[in-house]
Amino acid sequence: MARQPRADAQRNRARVLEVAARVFATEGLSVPVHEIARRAGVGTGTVSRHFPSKHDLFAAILLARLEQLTAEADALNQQTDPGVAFFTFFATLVHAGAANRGLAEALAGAGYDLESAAADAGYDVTAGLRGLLTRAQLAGAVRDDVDSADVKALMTGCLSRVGSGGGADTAALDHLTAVVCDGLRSKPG
Amino acid sequence: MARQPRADAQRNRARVLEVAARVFATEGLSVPVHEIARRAGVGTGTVSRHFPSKHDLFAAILLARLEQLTAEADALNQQTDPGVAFFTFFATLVHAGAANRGLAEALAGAGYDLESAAADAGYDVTAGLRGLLTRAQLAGAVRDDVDSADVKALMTGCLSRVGSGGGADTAALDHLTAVVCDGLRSKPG
Amino acid sequence: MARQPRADAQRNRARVLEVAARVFATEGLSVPVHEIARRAGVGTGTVSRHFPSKHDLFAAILLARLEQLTAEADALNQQTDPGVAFFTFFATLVHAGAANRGLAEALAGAGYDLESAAADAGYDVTAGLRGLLTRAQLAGAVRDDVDSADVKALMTGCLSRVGSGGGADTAALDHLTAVVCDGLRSKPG
Amino acid sequence: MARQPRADAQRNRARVLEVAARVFATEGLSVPVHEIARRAGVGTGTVSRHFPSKHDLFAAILLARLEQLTAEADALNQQTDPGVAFFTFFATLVHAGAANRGLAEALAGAGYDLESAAADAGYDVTAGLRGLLTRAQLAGAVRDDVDSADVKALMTGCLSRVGSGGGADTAALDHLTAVVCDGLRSKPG
DNA sequence: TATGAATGAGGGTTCATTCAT
DNA sequence: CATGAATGAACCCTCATTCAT
Repeated sequence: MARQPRADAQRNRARVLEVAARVFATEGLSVPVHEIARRAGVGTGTVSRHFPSKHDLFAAILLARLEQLTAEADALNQQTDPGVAFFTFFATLVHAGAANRGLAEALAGAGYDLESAAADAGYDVTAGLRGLLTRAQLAGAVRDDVDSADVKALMTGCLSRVGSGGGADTAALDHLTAVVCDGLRSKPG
Repeated sequence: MARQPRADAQRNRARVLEVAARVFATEGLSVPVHEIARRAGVGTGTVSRHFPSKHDLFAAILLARLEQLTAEADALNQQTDPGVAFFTFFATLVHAGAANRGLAEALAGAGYDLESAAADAGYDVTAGLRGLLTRAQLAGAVRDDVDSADVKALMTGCLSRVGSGGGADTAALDHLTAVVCDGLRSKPG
Repeated sequence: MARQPRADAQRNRARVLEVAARVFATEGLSVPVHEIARRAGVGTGTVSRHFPSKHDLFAAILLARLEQLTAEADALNQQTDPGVAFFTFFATLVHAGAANRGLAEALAGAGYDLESAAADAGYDVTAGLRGLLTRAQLAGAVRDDVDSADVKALMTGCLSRVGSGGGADTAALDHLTAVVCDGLRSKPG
Repeated sequence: MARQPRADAQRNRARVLEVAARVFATEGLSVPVHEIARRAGVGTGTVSRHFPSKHDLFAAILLARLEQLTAEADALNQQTDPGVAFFTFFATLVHAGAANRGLAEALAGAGYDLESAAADAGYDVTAGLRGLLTRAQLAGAVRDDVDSADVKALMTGCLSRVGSGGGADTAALDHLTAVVCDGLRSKPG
């Protein structure tokens, strides 16, 4: 049986992860590791123990998120209505991103390479997205002339709607998301 | 009256500005000032003299660009067809951002704060955009339920379509831009 | 009377000592304590409990070796031929050093101070060496104008002949040892 | 023409080099760069500017020394008496090493890799030593059964005679050197 | 007693900015 | 004015040691 006394360690790890996610989301990726440690109430070494490099810490945050999203994509693939599945996932992505600026930056391609890390870990959101998109297109729910890269770009656009400040303007975000989904729907002609 | 700067100084300033614009556009905002100076063939002190801080240098570059864009917005406001004017400006913004990674980052809200610098200098692209948008909406060319922030977000989304690599995939960018414009057009119902 | 340590503790201590000896011998003194613990299959705290500081661990290893060497010196002092006794011990020292990089470093004077630790523990190799040397000199088997410090220096020299790699080039080491012993032998004139 | 205002820079560079040589020689290679800077009365960045990494600083010190030694070996190769040439160079190496603990460590093979750096810079002391040795052996002044690696090992041995403290015991060093040279001389039988 | 997570000082290096030349 | 050497705070990371479990 696995040793149990990791209670503290687990809590610290979770705490660091949580603080780092919030700090990176709020203030960007350039916040020193030292500062993360300070706010989490641990020593710098503790952060390093759990996440050997800053990159690893960042990757851990994203992968945790991606794991959820991949699972969600899989679940939605079981959904009967392909259109509903796709648009639901799109909204999910937007909301996930909105809550985490670090994630958004990474998704936007700036800074760390998310895709490869995700691929390494087996969480391929892009594949999930592509699957949902294709299915929706085959069902005639989404225009045929967009690909998953387009969809990701539009998601990034929606994300950029929310400022770096607090998350109060969810309404604006949701509205823009709706507009974009509108635009993605199949055109009659 | 202000002293007329030496011809040398003028030339150096221009040269630094030009090199920095290219470098920031190509490689992002994290390039050391030292490197800018080196490529411009001047000392680091010369850069600092003209632009006391890195932020100032960056602001100067963007302001030059924003000045152009503001002027273009003004010119398009004279255009007879409000819809054409708006969509033309939208495409212009996208292309400008695509050609300049630093500008894109700034427009996306990452890194330095563009808006305030622009406001300080009197070049308010957002105002120009808002004007064109309103006119297009009044003319029934653009959906009523979007505002300038939405449009900027969509522009950012389009920009994120081009990777950090070379600008070879203009086709994909243009296509996505077209799709987005499509979505912005007034809906019948 | 001192408490009899637990059997567990004894075994762990021995195991750490053994692993550390091998690791220090193979890879030098800069190997992290953490690594010693890992290879010994114990926690870092266990190492620290038995050897409060890294220095103490190192001293303990060397003292074990020095105890052997001191005993050997004593044994050789009973030997009838003083010259044979001395040269045998010299070769023994060289081989001991060659087999143990940490010991070699310590004998060479780099890193931790071996002598004082040895003196504290009552194992004085230098004294043993000095005794053998003096006896050999009185018997006319070794030049009169060298002292034990010279002999130790020559030993260090021999040791430096073997590279940091594997111990395959024993031949070269033995040859150099022979040459040095040759030089130490009494001169006719 | 080359710019001249390097007066300060040159002085600082020389000063850092000099201080570093002394400090490394006195206290070994583990002294922090920060400490070198402090003692030289400059900022840490100044050291880094002149010597991008600690290794580079160290190499610069040694190379300066090796350049001298290589030149000396070349000069001695012109000397008529091969035996005198060889033994003179041997003594020179010993004295150079004795005056510089860092050099000694490097010559002994510990720490940074001197040989390759020297080879890169074209200062191959080992080659010089080998040349002098071979010539002396052909002339019958040195035993045939030693090679340059043996000689270097013996040199290291002599060096280890001087403790890490002050250099007052030159007499002992010189004496040991003489003894070693004695042993290297050709044997009649 | 054993564990290994936590600590935090200290390492080398980078770089925006200042200032003597 | 131009220069680029100097500055030193800040960064990320390592590791000997301590201490709660």
